[in-house]
Amino acid sequence: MGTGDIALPSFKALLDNDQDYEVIGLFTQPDKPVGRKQVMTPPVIKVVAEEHGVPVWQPAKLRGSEEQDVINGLLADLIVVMAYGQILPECVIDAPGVACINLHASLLPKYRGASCIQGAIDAGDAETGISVMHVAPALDEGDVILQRKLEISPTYTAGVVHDLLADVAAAALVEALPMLIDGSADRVVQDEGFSSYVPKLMREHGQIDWNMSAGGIERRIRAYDPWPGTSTSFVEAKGKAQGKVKRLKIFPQTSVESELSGKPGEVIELNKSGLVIACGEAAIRCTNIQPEGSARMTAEQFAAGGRIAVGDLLS
RNA sequence: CGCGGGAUGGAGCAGCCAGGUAGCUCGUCAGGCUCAUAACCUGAAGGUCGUAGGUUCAAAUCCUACUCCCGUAA
Repeated sequence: MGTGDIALPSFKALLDNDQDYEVIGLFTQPDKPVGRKQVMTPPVIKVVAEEHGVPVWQPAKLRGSEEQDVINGLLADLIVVMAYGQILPECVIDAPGVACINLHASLLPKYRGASCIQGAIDAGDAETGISVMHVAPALDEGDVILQRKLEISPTYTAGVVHDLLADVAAAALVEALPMLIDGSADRVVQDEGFSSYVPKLMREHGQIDWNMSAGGIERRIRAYDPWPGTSTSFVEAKGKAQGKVKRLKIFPQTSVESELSGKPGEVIELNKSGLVIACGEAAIRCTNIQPEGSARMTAEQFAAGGRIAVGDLLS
């Protein structure tokens, strides 16, 4: 069961080991409208499944009796869940003969929940990883079978970590499965004392709070790339839209300027070497930005347009 | 037709509403200043104003259609 792209390598690993494991079905979320034209698009994992002749189900919910009959009717030995997008009802957890396991992109018990990768980067952790665990009715609280770590370099964005962890997950899964089947797998109860929970991110979480420290903002920009992204607002100084408030996205490749400071949100430098904005503590130099309605550009290009000036206050 | 923004020298933007000389900040090139410079000064090159029609004495500007780009709708 999976929907997100992070589950792809793991799914492919199962397909590639077809002498050991027979993939008898894929559960994934229904196709969704996507893009400017709202074209109905299937999850990539569904396309892969169909290419391999794996039956696919896309129920809007799992709790219905029909869906449960399907799941029970498969007589699966094992259910592997990753980035599926729905909470599993207890009857699904109990359906497989051997186990129902989940791959979670954090070192549990830290960062239970939806934005686990972002949580680790935002917090400035030096490492994160993949936890292979038994599924429990409470979200991400099941017993851990094994964990594999990944170092977070200070330049990594969530997108980079996501892709790396996807491969780590596949390796961890292949490692864990034989142990589960022969009964030698560990089963470690999570230490509640160290647990933390990260909520699902919403777009508005990407709004930068300039009262945060420059270091915290720098990490958040990396943590929220590529989604939901980070942005601030500026007042347009040029053209028809003069005086209007517009969004300004800020992309990674920022750096902390500990020597500089000012009123939080104040533009204290704008030239070819970047857009420097004062934070609650120190300042941050941004080099890659995108004004609302325009294409992504460098700070140098944005400076040339004269749409904001030193001294302007961003919010 | 989901909503909205946009297309103007190499880059980013003004100019359009109240049609009449192609503008600004950069970049590039040349020269100057300087011990020197990414700094400063002077000068130069470089534009079918997205495409196709229409209105007009005259269209970047007004009207119509089309193409392409971007944001947004987790």
